[in-house]
Amino acid sequence: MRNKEIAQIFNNIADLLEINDENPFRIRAYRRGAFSLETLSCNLDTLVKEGRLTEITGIGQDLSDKITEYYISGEIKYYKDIIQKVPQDLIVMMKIPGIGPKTVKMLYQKLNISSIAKLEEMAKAGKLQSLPGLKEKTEQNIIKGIEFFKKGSEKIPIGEALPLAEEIMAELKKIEGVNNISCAGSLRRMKETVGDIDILVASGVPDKVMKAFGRLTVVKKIIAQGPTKASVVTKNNIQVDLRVVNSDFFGAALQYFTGSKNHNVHLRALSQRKGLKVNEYGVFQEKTGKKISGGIEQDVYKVLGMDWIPPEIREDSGEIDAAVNGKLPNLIEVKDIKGDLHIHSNWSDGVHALDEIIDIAHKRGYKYIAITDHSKSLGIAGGLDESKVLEQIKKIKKIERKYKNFHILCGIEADIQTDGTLDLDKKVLEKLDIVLGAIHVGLKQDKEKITARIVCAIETGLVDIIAHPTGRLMGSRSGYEINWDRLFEVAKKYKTALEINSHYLRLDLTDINVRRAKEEGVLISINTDTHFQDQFNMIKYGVSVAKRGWLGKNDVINAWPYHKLVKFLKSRKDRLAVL
DNA sequence: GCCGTTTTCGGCCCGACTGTTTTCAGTCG
Repeated sequence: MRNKEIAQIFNNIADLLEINDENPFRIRAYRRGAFSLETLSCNLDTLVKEGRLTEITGIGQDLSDKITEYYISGEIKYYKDIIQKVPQDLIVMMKIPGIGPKTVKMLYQKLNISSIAKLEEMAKAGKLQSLPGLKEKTEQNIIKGIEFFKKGSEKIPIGEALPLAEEIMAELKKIEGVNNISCAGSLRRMKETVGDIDILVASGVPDKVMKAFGRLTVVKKIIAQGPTKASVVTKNNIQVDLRVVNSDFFGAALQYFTGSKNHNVHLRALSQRKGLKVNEYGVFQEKTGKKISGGIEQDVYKVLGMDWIPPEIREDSGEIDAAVNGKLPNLIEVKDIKGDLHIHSNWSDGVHALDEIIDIAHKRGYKYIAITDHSKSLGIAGGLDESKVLEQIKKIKKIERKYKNFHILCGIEADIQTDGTLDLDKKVLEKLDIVLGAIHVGLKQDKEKITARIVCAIETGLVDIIAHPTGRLMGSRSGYEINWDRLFEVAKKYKTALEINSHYLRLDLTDINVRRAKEEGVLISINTDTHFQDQFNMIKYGVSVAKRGWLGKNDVINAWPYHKLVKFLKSRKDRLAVL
């Protein structure tokens, strides 16, 4: 977690330098460094020890020294020095929409405002208008900005944003003269949460689209509206940005608005070196101004001399180099998922009866599934004891006979108890085709205890998959901390897969840990943890996390054909017998 | 502060909208 702490400090330094009106490129260097640390896919400790920090993109000698200093002394002197000159609280003020470094500096220097509370008080008293270039309108906007900030600048989960975006796009599509439409931004990149919804439309009649957009029934308020760009807030307080462009540069605009910002900056720097200029209107030759691409996104990447990059990995974390060298991974898709290995029936806390949920899964076109109800210690969920498990196995085998070319694995989501043992008898667990291990109680144990618990469970050799490895629930609990190096090491050794739980509030593992897991040689399973039939649809969110973690279909055990999966599960058990 | 198939120095992505201006700075993405 140290890399997160240091990234935070670098970001703070960048904010403070911005307030001080320092060299913008120096500021960017700190932000780039912070970003690299946040998304680091290998162990920072090792790099520090081996003096290899400068191998990280965006970390040069200076930032490397500062990281090392933090490791040795627990602080960075340079940072300590600047926060003495500029109050750290000013950083928070910059989080208010509409307020940037210049305004913060002016507010502090002219009116000695250094907190949001003071700013609100002064704005409401109309005292900001004494400042140059600041009149009533801006003052009102600051008050609104503070309200917005207080309400929570919290991010919207992808599972709420995507359906809303799809609903809005369906409405806009009906307008005559709309030739093309797509979401963009972090939503198109399928980040686990998004700050707003970006929608891009290709049309020759932008004014018509703009008007229709403002009149949508979901719209509560229009924040800004120009001829080609508008922002609204929906009734459930989600900001939606719309941009209307001409069809002949829809591809370039889509590329541009999909981001990420860092991806675009890198892409443009690269194109500059080729004598090309990229903007949302197309790709142009620098010298002649001649347009050489723009209508189709694939072509934008092509004329820049690289493969098209899937939106999910456009984070400037190695994808541009890979695309230039033809080394992009062949990312997994929803259609590659051959079966769901985490499903509940009404034998525990699922809604549907066994035959019913099995039939629903079969109709989705899966080749196999696993029924994994809760185990006995989870009384609240009606967990199964040993005799119930044996009874369920018989029942499932009987149902399975009804199907051709469709297999049902008998499984369990066994509780990993606070001492690390599983809550069902070993002999019964061995009878099952697949065992998921999961933590549902004792979530507040410290990092070492939790890690030891999971390691202990894996070392029984009985656990095929660790379900929702960190237990987080977005918006309600952050999940327990884990020593990832240790978990990856043991998971690799015992060939235990880690789950990407596809529920949009879980998405556990996260994209960054997925990528690390792959690099450490750990297998992944993408499941929905379905308790109700609609939840099968959440598989797309889990697959998106996998894509963001650079996984291909070989990395995911439930993207394997049935015979390969069964062979794998059996080989795990055979290996156990030898151990 | 970082970085190099133009460079170890001199560059570093680019445009729309707002509010205040009367030509533009600040903010945002």
